[in-house]
Amino acid sequence: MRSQLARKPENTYHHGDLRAALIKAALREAEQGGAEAISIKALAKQLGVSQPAPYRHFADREALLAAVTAEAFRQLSAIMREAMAGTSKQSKLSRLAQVTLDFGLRRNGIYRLMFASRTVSCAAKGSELHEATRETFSLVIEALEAPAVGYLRERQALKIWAALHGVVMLAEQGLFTGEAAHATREELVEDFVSETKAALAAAIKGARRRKTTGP
Amino acid sequence: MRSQLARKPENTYHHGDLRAALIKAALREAEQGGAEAISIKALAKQLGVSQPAPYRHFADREALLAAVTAEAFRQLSAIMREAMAGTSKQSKLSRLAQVTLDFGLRRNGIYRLMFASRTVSCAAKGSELHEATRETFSLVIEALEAPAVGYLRERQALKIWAALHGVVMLAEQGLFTGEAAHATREELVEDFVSETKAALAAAIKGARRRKTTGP
DNA sequence: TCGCGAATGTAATAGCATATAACTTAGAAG
DNA sequence: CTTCTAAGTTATATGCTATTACATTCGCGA
Repeated sequence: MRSQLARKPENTYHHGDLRAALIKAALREAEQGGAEAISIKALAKQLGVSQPAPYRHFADREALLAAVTAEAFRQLSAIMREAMAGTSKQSKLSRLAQVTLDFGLRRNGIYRLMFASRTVSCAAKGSELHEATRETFSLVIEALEAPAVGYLRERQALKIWAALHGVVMLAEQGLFTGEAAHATREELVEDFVSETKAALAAAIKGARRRKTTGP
Repeated sequence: MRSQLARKPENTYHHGDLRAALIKAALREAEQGGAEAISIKALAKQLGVSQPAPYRHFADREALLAAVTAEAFRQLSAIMREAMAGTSKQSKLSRLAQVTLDFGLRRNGIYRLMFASRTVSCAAKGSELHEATRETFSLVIEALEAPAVGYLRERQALKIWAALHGVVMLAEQGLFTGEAAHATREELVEDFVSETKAALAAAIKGARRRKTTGP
């Protein structure tokens, strides 16, 4: 099978890999305008196929959005993994946080697609999208570089994950341009990172003490 | 002018207050399905007017969404104000945070409308929507119950505001039902509230010291 | 290698939503 | 009472989703 990701060559009947091409093109469209910018009809035209062709690969628009969102999560995961693998003075968590912020701001529309829609929350357990989001979250846990002590790790991961979301969303909404412009997005993220580390250290120490001295 | 917020009475030509009725009805639609659930045509039908009638009051769909979003922010502001006015053992900030979380979860679709779309970030300075969002944010600052020392207050307000967003969004996406279910949304919010208070107290103390002893 | 079934693409079409244009009604202001 | 204007109506153009029925190609087994 020819791995053709651009337009269908003229004078051919089959595209080659329309499914992948649709996801790629949709991702590019969403880059600017978010989910609303994704139009089945427009994508088909871009790729040189008829309007109904995409429906051979996706049941409906929602299904396409789910696939695109899953791909976006995988890309974010890849970026996180790369950031954590690199060597720098900063901690893994700090690097993960900063690249996430960067992703959320640079790839604005994609980020909104990932979190703003209801697509994610409707993803069935075991679905491609569900797995992709779990993978991303597990990287956050990994970035904490903390031992598994009860659910302390997961709790702190949730907190930093939530905080990151919030900073990205506020930044996108221009809330950093008003009276609060003196705090940069990066500073806020570093604040959250520091607080997370402190809370994690304290919680683990507390848990160890309880374990050794009894409840 | 008759303040008529429901259907247009039959055998009349004018509705009475179609603009307000549209916003109210749109808000109700968005309650479940978010912005996508708002259809000009459907609203017109509900209110007993012709499809193009709404365009006398809103230039296009985006304009209606902006007005609806502004109204939603005003409602959130009202709820926050009420929560802060009440008397309870908890701090103002804690109460504000909890009602915000509650609003975000109970009025799911509205919340997504408020933050997930690009409507807010595109709001011109001075517009109804812009003013409504600034008002809400100023209540967050007020809830800190801290003196204005440089931009410390604004910075902490941004942080707790961002964190709240994050918790609501993750909760909506069902990220609290997996391995992290042992941390409730409310607990996480209280964590953030505590950390905010601590950071604020420390920062203000630090700023005072610098002021009295010189730089 | 032939042929057949499954996968993939096309043409035609139904249905719904946004938005505009041209016309009508009623309320208010002089 | 007339006239101007805000508000509503009918008709229509355009664009998107989605389905149905039909056409083409790929690949696999005989």
